Amino acid sequence: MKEMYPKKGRVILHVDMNSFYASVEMAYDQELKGKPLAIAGNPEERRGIIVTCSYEARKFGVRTTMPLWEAKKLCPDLIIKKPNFDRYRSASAAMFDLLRQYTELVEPVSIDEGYLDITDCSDIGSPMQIAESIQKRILDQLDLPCSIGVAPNKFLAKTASDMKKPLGITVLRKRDIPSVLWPLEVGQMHGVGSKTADKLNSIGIETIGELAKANDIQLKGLLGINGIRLRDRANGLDNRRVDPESVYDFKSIGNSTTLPRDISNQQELLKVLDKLSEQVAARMKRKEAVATNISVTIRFKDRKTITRSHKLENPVSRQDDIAAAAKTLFLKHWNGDSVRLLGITGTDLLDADKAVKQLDLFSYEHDARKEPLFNTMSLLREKYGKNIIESAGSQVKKPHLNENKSAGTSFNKDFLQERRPNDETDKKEK
DNA sequence: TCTGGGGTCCTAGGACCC
DNA sequence: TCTGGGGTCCTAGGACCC
Repeated sequence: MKEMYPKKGRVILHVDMNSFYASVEMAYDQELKGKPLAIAGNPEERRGIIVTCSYEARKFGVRTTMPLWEAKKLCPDLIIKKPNFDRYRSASAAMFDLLRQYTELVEPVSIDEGYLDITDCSDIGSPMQIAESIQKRILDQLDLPCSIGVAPNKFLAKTASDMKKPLGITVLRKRDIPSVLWPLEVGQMHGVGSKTADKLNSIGIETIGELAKANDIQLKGLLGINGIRLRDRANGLDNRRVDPESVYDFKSIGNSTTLPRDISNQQELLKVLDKLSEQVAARMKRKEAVATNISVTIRFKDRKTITRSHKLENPVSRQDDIAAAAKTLFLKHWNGDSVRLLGITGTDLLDADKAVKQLDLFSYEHDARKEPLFNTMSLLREKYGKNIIESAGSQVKKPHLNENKSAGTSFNKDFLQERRPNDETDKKEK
């Protein structure tokens, strides 16, 4: 039966941290504030690309993924910091804890951004007041800047948060779509990368407005069902809900590494696979997951990349099992050419307790943190000599820091991807 | 001196089954 | 002188995002 009344409009916020890693480093070290700062890996190990940079660095043209030497050429005074992922993860956890003081309907989408559904939060204040409060408290309590989009759905909220940086708040209503969204180039749209933009341009679609009015059949022929979805989004249609649980539905766990130099020696490469399987095994253990599919990624000297996967009869999670599967795959498909990067990923994940065949009393790993968390209270006491949290907080829940303990140095969702307690459902069935 | 590492989702072909 | 029409599983690869 059709609903007789239109569904109540939703109010969705998208909170997007501004140059997150660089901002966290600045929160730790005030000396860095106002200076061109970049987070980058080690060029000696061929990991020397810009991961994030401060707005001061951007003024010089420094951009994410730019090789370090190029960034230095543009900005000779650029300050370089190695990434400190533990630090970013705990800052992230503190940030999401703060968001959850407004509503439980918080969906993290990556380490530095998330959605909130504040439709039923009118008792707290207007959407704009809530956005302002969030932005101010993240700045005051964590010393981190963010931009916020306010809109009736995820797509528009995401688009809006992108419009004013840093420290912007942008409202994007349905009625603003023709004047604000449609004049933008299609390539600007979330979900449209360079390939898709080229394809759309090839049929004369240059702006989001043109995409919004494009022909169904033509779009489907060009882009498949994604074409239809993009056209809907261009019209401001998006009914994906804010799902706080989605963070637990991880589908793969993988680690990869660019080798310090190209390697063609088999023994050396197998050693790398040992190391990678150790990392994957450790993360699978923490997340209490097992994999029934193992895949290996090989990037050759010329950057040509292949992935080869194998479905397993029995799920694996131990290092030696993962390594064995990975090595078999590798040896079967490697043509002997020089290798630039190797990766191992476990997919088709199951809950460990569902898959386990025998009780392993020693499987629980207690992994203590190696360095202090991004602790808002101690940080601010240090800085201001007073307790900002208590003075600012009238909310029930105190920000509590995630107990996440990964010592890994990966950019991923580990900061929240703990296994959901009491989860009865098999991930595969979800 | 080019181009990291973590992911998700989608497509497409072949095998296999009913 | 004949080969339909689903469906699922597996594998490989592409596009995109942060």
